[in-house]
Amino acid sequence: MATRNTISDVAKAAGVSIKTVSRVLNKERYVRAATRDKVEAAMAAMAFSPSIAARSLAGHRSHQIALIYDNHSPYYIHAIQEGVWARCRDEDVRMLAQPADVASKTIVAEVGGLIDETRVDGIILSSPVTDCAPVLEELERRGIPFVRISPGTNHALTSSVYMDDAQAADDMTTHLINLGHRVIGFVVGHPNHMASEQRLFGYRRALDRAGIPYEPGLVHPGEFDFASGVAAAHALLSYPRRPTAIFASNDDMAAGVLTVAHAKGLRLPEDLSVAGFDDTPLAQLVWPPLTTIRQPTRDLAYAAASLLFEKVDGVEHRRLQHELVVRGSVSAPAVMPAKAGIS
Amino acid sequence: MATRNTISDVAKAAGVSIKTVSRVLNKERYVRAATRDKVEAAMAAMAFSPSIAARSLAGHRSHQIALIYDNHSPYYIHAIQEGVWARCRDEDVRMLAQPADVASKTIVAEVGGLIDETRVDGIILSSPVTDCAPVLEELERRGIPFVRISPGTNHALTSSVYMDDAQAADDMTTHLINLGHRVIGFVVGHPNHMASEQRLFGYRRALDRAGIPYEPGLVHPGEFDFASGVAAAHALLSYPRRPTAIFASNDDMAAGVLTVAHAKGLRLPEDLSVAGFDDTPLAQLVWPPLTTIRQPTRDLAYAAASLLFEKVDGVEHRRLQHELVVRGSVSAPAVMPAKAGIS
DNA sequence: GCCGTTTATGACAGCGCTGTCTGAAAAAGC
DNA sequence: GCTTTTTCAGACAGCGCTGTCATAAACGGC
Repeated sequence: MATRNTISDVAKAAGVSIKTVSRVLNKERYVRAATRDKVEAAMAAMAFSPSIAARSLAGHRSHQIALIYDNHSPYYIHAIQEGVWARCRDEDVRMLAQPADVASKTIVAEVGGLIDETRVDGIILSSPVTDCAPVLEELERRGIPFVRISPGTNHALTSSVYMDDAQAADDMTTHLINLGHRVIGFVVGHPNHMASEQRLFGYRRALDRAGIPYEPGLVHPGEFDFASGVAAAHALLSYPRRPTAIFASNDDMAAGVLTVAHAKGLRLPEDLSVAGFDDTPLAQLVWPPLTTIRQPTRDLAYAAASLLFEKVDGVEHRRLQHELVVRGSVSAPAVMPAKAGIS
Repeated sequence: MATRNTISDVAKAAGVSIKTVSRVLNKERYVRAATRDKVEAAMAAMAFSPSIAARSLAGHRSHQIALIYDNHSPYYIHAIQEGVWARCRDEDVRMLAQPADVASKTIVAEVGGLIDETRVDGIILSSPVTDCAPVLEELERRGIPFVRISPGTNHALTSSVYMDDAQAADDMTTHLINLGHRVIGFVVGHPNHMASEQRLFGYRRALDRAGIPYEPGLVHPGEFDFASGVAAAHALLSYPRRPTAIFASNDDMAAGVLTVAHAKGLRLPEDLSVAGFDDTPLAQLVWPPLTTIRQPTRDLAYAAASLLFEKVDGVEHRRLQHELVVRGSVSAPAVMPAKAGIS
């Protein structure tokens, strides 16, 4: 096994000092173009990659950032990881993917340990860690830069990227109302996630505007997973005023609703329209394919990483656009209820 | 911002030399129990975490391993990450999740760069990177320990964990035959993955044993994704000898088959049985829920990490057990074809 | 042509640990 | 009791880089 190349090997090959190689590596000023070329050729010739360990030990930067998440949707995490990863790659920075458990009492210690061990230059928080107060306090106490993806609180304190969950839920609800639905069930998301509240708010706002009274019996709690979608569907479909449409706060729960509807022998979407939220790949893997809200997850993650790299100081919030995606799971109700429009 | 604690702060607090703290940190011999306790108390009191950078620069270990993957199934990657992560956590080692593209010409350079930059202690390869010859050669050339998850080739050269894909496919095919199916479609997996071949082999072996002639028209290529399942289903369902069952090499493609069947108005599973492979969460999110093969993905990943940590030297192969999971997407064919059993 | 400024390069310390070596104290052997 | 072995602890170099400082060359202005 050949011994690894170091910066001094490069320096020797290029006939310069190690400091000059270091300058080229870090794109510092004051290196003549000819010198830079020589050094770069030498580095390329020996396939040199500088040791992250040495760089972060010696300098103020570690060339690594961490992505912290606690989300049980593989699709969501995957999209987030990919977005952050793509941006890090542009920047020649490594991404440390760090699962966490917001319910755990050791989460602050774990995040602190991560920072101490790795000296990461910055951190990206994805929901619901975005709203884990102890973690936020710890990060602020340490003064480490961080950006939050789709936070629910404290918008003013730190940078974030987000979409308008309330408006998106409003859009979908309005879409259902416009098709003629008047009895619309709603499955709320996980109480940990602030987005859940926002989406419920949007649902209510749309009903209000249309003059449809809010009916608590049509709203059922959920936890963003398939099983809670199943449970909610059972409850909603046996409610006296049976809904003609059910709007679930995410696609997994919508898939649960679909399954219950199939099991009950309902025709879809004639007997029951089902709407989802997120537009994960799952939305197109179920039958009928879900009418849902496209959440630009990957782009949010990419933008979050961008904010982390670009930000010199100051706080910035970047909002990305959602989109209502019409597929087969929603249609006009088969029978327009006679009492439509009653307020 | 308080300046970070170092090993010398701990040493001062505990009244020992930094080397003794280092010994405690690395669980070396020759530290008296009383001394160890003192040091550990001091570390706990100041929430000390040693710098990975300094440790890997000074020592022979980096306390980090890398997981390299190129797999477009979020569920699979998620399970793999979780398994490796869980084992790393036990060992106090960080996991670097590293996406890669086996089709890219730069993959060797990227893997090499990763190793040079991070000095990882070992590497875990997940399919299909497990069978990317240039990467394997590079790793062997560098003499870095690595373990492969579900490799398709060279079982003898390096450690690996795997399941018996051929036997699993055989089991499922036999299950279908036992229910009375004689015309069984098969959707092959992505040609990059050696498992695809294995699964096809198992399908053929089961047919052979049952005396059912192999019919190339009943086998359709796929790429492990939903779209290719859709395409395959269209082809297979318009084949003159229309299959009463379709066995897809993974759940995503099975979901594609399901969608086509729904769209054609087929009753499921009476008119068409559909079997999947992997038992990803998706299997339970579709309708009808998929009869599939449970692949112990997370456990495979956990075992792979274990092999990496335990292995002093020598090669070990660990096989984990699959399981046929019966759900609603498979039943006996509605009408037993008259020509059943013809060979 | 002299001085001040900008540009370009190098020498060297030191980041926070681990490896090696050395020495002292405790345990064991006779 | 004294030597030999084992156990325990510290001094110190150095891992591969970056930061700081020093220095030299090139450039401009008059």
